[in-house]
Amino acid sequence: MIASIIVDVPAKQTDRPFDYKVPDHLQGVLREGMRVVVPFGPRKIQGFVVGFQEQSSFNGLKQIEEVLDIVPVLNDELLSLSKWLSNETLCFQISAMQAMLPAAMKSKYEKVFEALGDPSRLPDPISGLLNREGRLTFQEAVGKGILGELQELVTKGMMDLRYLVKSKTAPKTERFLSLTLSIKETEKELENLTSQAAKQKSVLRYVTDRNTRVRAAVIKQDTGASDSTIKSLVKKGLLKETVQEVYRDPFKDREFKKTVPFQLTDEQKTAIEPILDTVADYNQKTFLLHGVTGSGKTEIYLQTIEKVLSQDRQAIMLVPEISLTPQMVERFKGRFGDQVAVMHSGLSVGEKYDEWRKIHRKEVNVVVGARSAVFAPFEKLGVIIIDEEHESSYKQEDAPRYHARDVAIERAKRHGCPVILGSATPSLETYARAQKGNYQLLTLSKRMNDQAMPDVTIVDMREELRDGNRSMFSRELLTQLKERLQKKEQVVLFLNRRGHSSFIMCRDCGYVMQCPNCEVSMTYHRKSERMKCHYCGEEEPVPSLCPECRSEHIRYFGTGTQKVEEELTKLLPEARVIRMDVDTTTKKGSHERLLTAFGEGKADILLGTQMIAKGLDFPNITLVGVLSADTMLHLPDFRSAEKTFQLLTQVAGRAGRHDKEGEVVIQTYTPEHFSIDLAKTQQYEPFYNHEMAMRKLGQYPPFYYMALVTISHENVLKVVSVSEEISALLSQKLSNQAVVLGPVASPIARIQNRYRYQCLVKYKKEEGLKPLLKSILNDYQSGKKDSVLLQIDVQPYIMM
DNA sequence: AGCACGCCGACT
DNA sequence: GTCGGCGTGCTC
Repeated sequence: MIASIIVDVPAKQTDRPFDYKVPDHLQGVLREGMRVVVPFGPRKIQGFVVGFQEQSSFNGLKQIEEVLDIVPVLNDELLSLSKWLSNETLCFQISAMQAMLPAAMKSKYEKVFEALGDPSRLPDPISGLLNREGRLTFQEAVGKGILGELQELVTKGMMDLRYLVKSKTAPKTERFLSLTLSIKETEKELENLTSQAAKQKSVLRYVTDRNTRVRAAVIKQDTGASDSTIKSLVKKGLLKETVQEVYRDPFKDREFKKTVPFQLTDEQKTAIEPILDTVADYNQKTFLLHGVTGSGKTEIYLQTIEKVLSQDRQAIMLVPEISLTPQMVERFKGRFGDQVAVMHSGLSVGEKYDEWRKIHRKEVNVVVGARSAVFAPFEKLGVIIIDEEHESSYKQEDAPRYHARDVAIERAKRHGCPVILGSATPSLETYARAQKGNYQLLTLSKRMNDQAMPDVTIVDMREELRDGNRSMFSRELLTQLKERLQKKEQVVLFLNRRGHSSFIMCRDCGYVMQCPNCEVSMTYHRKSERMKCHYCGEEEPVPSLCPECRSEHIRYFGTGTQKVEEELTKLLPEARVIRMDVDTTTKKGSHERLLTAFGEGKADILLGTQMIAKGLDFPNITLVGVLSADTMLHLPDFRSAEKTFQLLTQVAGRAGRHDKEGEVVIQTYTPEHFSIDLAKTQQYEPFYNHEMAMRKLGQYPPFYYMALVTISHENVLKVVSVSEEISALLSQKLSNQAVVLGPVASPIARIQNRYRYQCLVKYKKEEGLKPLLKSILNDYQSGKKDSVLLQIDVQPYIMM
């Protein structure tokens, strides 16, 4: 029996199955989708079984070394999906497979020297360096400078150089202790213990009182006993130690209030009906649930999932970044309890692994998670829901460069189930497809409980400046702020600081510090008082004098939220402010803690960046302020208007979600721009029509599809010449409907000393594009020393 | 991706 | 003459 294996080497030359003999003891056990360890050249690596044959055309087959799973980690559907994904996004199949599994399952490799036979007979300096298993890592040997000696021992046959495959995370286990004897007998033993063994007595007493298995950690905590105390009791045969696998449950100590389905409004009923029909009929259909903020989309999700569960099927619910919305988790856990697994970036590697295992072992039927949860290994999917469908975080920016929406629809086809895309401000691509009838449009136009949409005021900051107000708060916003403080209502202040970039600039000559390796300005890090490059990690001290003109007038720009906070305390000393940005939310759980504090009314003002735009739902928020709506608008990105409109609408939706009316103040330097002007009424349709006209003019999506080819190399001339060749090839081989732009220098022209150029293809229907791109990858990225590096992103989100 | 093999320049 | 630099090709 011969197995085809996809090996864990993401390279062009190894992107195909390799054949291995299946050893006798694995015959009948080994199945497709299991991970194995195989010898590959001189080393051992991980691989995935993708098929079986009786014969192989290859002579000199090696044997599979070891199997890593008892149950396949990729089922048939996911295996074929990985093939599809690698075709679709032009990535290696192994990369697609790795993307489907939690990071903990990716193997780590280690090279070690191992003693053969008795380690103590090795010469002196060596034997002392070996660990308990008689091993010493290669790296350590290099560090100690004893590589030569070890090599000699290997040739003498006293040691061996081995390649180890290590799984990063094992299931977590815990020690439990229980009585070995009956309670009566134990009581007797208790009396026999001498007074010296006071600790032992109290431990034994503790376990006897409970008469069940007790966690060792709990005993230690409650009785103050140490490990040695417990050890001796086990030694005496009075206690029995058992080890059991446990889950690292991030929500272990949390109680979730049970919620019940709401009575749907008529509008909601109309919307959910076709979805439920599709579920019942095992159809694949994609719905766009277009509902204004606060219109009750979530309840539709919940009731759809309920229907799916009643059919004994499973549900995937994707959210942009779940740690941002503990409230969302709460709603799902509250409705479906233990049936829910949660996967998001806030979890540790081990926690993610455990959540994945719950799905894999069929212990849960619902997963709520970020992008990668779209690969949850469910076998009978009944629905896939993508909330806030327009969010850019659904697109993965490194290989495999997939969009969760595309994967969701592909999986739904295989399972015969609906996909629901939900948004108040759908992406233009999605809305256009709904207009064309490719997706079925479902609209929720009313807020639940008939709350009014918040009242939006646009403030022209140029006028403020003209009138002598140089502060970052307009008079309007300040008045409103004071009013809320008086009424004891809450305020959300939103600062759309772009990313976390704060840079320094010389006020005399305009010098901005650049990274020496990359064509980007360096970022000022307040904590370490250093300048850092976010692309290559280069670090430098903050200059005290301008390196160009020796001026002392160096100014810090964009310190953002921190600066606002300072000014707030000056202007409104009585206000209690919670600041939420990358600096205050790095610690695990801090995000949730801050939000909870705000929800409990421990602060008057919540000040934050992007991260507070979503999901906040507190009844006492009656004012939302956007300090500067423009920052995003001027980015070199054809989606900038769309993103601005989405963000403003999103943020505005935070106000007045309950019985109190909400107001929104948006400060801007370009009030005339349509994306800001239309955010005032928060009407999607006019925005959509206007923006579509712009896209048509610029030949952008959704009128055209795009593919972005980025070419990089240390030598500029080489990059330019190869880029030109590729560009020429593209325009020559593609139909004359396709538009080939470039080559031009990438917006980030250099990263890690590699120059970057790009070609952009815009096309409508181009059957030959994928094969052509594949052949370009083949021809230009030879893997040889001096070859360029190619990155191809089909339907890119970020054009850099 | 590693790793070994193999072909050319600087040294004992 | 050999040591070791890195470019080339292979891994079932």
